[in-house]
Amino acid sequence: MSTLASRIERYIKDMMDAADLNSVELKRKDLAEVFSCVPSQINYVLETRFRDEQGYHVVSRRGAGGCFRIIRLEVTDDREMKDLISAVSGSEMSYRTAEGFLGRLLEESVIDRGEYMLIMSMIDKDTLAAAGESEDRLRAAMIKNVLITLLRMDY
Amino acid sequence: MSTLASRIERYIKDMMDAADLNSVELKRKDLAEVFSCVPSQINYVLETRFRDEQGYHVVSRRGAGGCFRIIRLEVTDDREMKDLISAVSGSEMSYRTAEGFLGRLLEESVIDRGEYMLIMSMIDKDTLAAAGESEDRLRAAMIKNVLITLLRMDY
DNA sequence: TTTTTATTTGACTTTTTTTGACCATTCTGC
DNA sequence: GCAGAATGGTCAAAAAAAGTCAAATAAAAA
Repeated sequence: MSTLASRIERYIKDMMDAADLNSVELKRKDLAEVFSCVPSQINYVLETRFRDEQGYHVVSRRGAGGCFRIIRLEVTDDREMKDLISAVSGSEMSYRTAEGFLGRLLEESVIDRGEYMLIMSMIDKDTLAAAGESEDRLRAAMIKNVLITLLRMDY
Repeated sequence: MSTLASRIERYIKDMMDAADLNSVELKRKDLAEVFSCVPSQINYVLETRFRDEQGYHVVSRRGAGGCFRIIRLEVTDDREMKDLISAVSGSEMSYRTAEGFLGRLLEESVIDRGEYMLIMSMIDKDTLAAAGESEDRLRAAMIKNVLITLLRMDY
C-alpha cells in the first residue's frame, strides 16, 4: 500500500493529465476531505512533490474563498532552464552577476529588450540595498522567479 | 466558486464595459439587494477593488437620494504617468495593492501580459519577505523603478 | 537493533471575506 | 428651522479559508 502522500500526489497529477491542462485549482479543505486527512497533509504533499525544482509551481490565497493552484512547468525541451532554476535556488547573486546572466538571456532572445530593462530596474543595487544583508539572496530569489515565470509563459 | 466580493467587482466592471463608459452611478442599497448581502459588503468591495491606485476613484453622497459613482481613471500620457510615479515615491505598497495597481496597468495596456507576470513574480510576498520590515517599502521602490523604465521606454 | 529519514497529525497563526450594530448626512413636508 | 425618513460610512467581531511548526509514528537504512 502506497502512502497517503503518494496517493494524493497521483490524484493531482492524474487530474491534470485527464483535463490535459498544465494547471489545476483546488481547495485544500476539499482535498483533505476526499482523503479524510488533516488539511496540513496537503501542504506536506505540495512541499515534497510539487516544488519549483520538480517542475511545478504553486500559488495560493488564504481567507474566505481561498484556494491554491498548481502549475506544471513545461520543461521537456528546456532541460537547461530547469537546471538554471535549481542552480539559482537558495543561492545569492550580486548585481554584476545578475547583469551578465540577464544579458545572456537577452542575447539568446529568451527575453526581449523591454523585459530586460524592466527586470534590471527591479534588481537595481540601490533599490535592493534596502534589504540590507539579504540583498544578494533576494536578488537570486527574484531571478529564480523570473525564470519560473518565463517557463510558465511560453506555451 | 468565487467570492461574493469578486462577483460584485465583476458585475460593476462588466457594467462599465457594456456601457462603454468610464463611470457608473449606483445605489449601495440596491446593489446590496441584487446580491442579497449587507450594504457594508459594498463598501468592502469599493475599498479592496476600486481604490485610486487601482485606477478607480469613488465619490459618494449620503442622505436621501444618496448614491455613489465609480470613475475609471486612465493613463493616457506622460503627465499622468509622472503623477503615478510621484504617488508611489517614498511610499509603501502591500502585495495586494501592488496586484491591483499592476492589474490596472495591464487593463490599460500600459504593460502586456508577459510584463505583468514578470513584475508580479518579482514582487512576490514570499520573496520580498526576506527584506523583513522593509518589504512594503522595497516593493514600492521596485514599482517606482518599473514606472520610470516604462516612461523611458515610451510604453 | 539502532539510527535516520519520511509521513502523519493537530494546535496555533495569518489572511481575506462577511456580517451587523451604531454613526453621519441629506432631503422633504411641515 | 425641525422632525423624520432615507441614504451612505465605519469599525470591529465572526467566519472561512490557507500556512507553520513541531511532536508523534512509521518506514527504511545501517
